[in-house]
Amino acid sequence: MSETTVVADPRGETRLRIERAALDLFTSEGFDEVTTDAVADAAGISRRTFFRYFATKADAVWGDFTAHVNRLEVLLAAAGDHQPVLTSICRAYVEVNDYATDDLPMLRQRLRLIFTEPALQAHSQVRYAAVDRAVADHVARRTGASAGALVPRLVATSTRAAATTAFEVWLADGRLPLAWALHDAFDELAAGFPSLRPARPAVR
Amino acid sequence: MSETTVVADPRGETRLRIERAALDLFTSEGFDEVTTDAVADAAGISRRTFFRYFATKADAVWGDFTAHVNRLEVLLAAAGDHQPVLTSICRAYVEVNDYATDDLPMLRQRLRLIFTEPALQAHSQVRYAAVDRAVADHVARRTGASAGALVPRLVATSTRAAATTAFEVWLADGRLPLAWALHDAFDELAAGFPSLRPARPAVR
DNA sequence: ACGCTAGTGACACCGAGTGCCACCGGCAAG
DNA sequence: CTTGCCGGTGGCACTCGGTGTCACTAGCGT
Repeated sequence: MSETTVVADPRGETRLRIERAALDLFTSEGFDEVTTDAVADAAGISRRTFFRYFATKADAVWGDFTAHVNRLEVLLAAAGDHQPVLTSICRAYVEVNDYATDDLPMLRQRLRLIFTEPALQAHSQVRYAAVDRAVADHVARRTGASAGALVPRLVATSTRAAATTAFEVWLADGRLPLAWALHDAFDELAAGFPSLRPARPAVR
Repeated sequence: MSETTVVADPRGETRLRIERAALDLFTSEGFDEVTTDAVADAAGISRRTFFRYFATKADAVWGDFTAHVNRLEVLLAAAGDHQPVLTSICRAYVEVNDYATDDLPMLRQRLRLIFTEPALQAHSQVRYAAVDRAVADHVARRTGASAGALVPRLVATSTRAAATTAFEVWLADGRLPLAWALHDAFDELAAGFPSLRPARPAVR
């Protein structure tokens, strides 16, 4: 958050070292089996210092997520009003998750942990809440409704559900690009799940 | 879960006593400010015994949630194939949450805590995952797809998003019945969010 | 040489959760 | 009545995540 981006960036460097150590240890041993002492040792720092970089053991898995949310907010705010709301959200999601191919392995590692380990899965809800708030604000701005009303909230949570589901499928499959998975999920959602009615004209 | 419903039910009785003590203390003092020692004291038991009834401090807030999920599964399995998939899910959600008016205050208390306290919010994701699995299985059964495919997962997570959003709105408002809020959310979701396009024919 | 500051490590502390053992109640068999 | 079993319980010690405090060091300007 501070302007600590001078030259050698000694702070960001050790932060990254901790992150990698944590990711590797959690992946090989399991999140619960690794103590913060072990992570600190592997990163060459003390346990106390670990908690100066990450407020929580779980936080080491979620790189700089607040920056992620901030970028999403900027993208949503910059989206023009000429496109449908859902489209603007989808595009923002796609763009904010447009990683360089070199970063994909680490992203996979993060997501695999988050989706697999119950403790991290639990932690994720708090992170998602920040995303939902951003999207709900965007929808409220576009529709004139209150951000606490049903539709903005619902759009926020269900688009986020679409995004995380796309991530899961992308992670499990490994073939299709992430952007495609996101578009598939959003298309399905925006059209009211057309693949649920194969040839049934909804009797009643 | 067990058949512990004999006559006096001494076990279920103390369990309920713990639950009430926890709910009241958490509501008045805040979840993080109340120690398990305090809850145990208020319930007239020892800390060790508290953890024999609830695996986690947070679990005391979620009554018997596995029974809730089981009922949902039964309702989904019993739903006929004549109605659209989303309708069957909506009806199951409405029916499984059809509480007696006497139970509503306690339900509100639970939900307010769950939605408000970050620690409980985090815990909720693990509970929701069980619900999602049940719904995804139902969708997979109805559509013939794999339960791990995109559409069943997406339907599960977004319908659950609709349900929780409905709960939040119901909790905040207090006027409209829970069933109405659920129907509103599901209608919006099933129709692809019609209230997002007031008079705009989606230019491209 | 002086002080200031940022980053760090050591230590003590709290609270959630767990394993272990000892205790006490009832209850059936002898 | 005594013996032994058994489910529920309490006490205790321990691990581990997380926090507050303090002392130490390295750099850096004066």
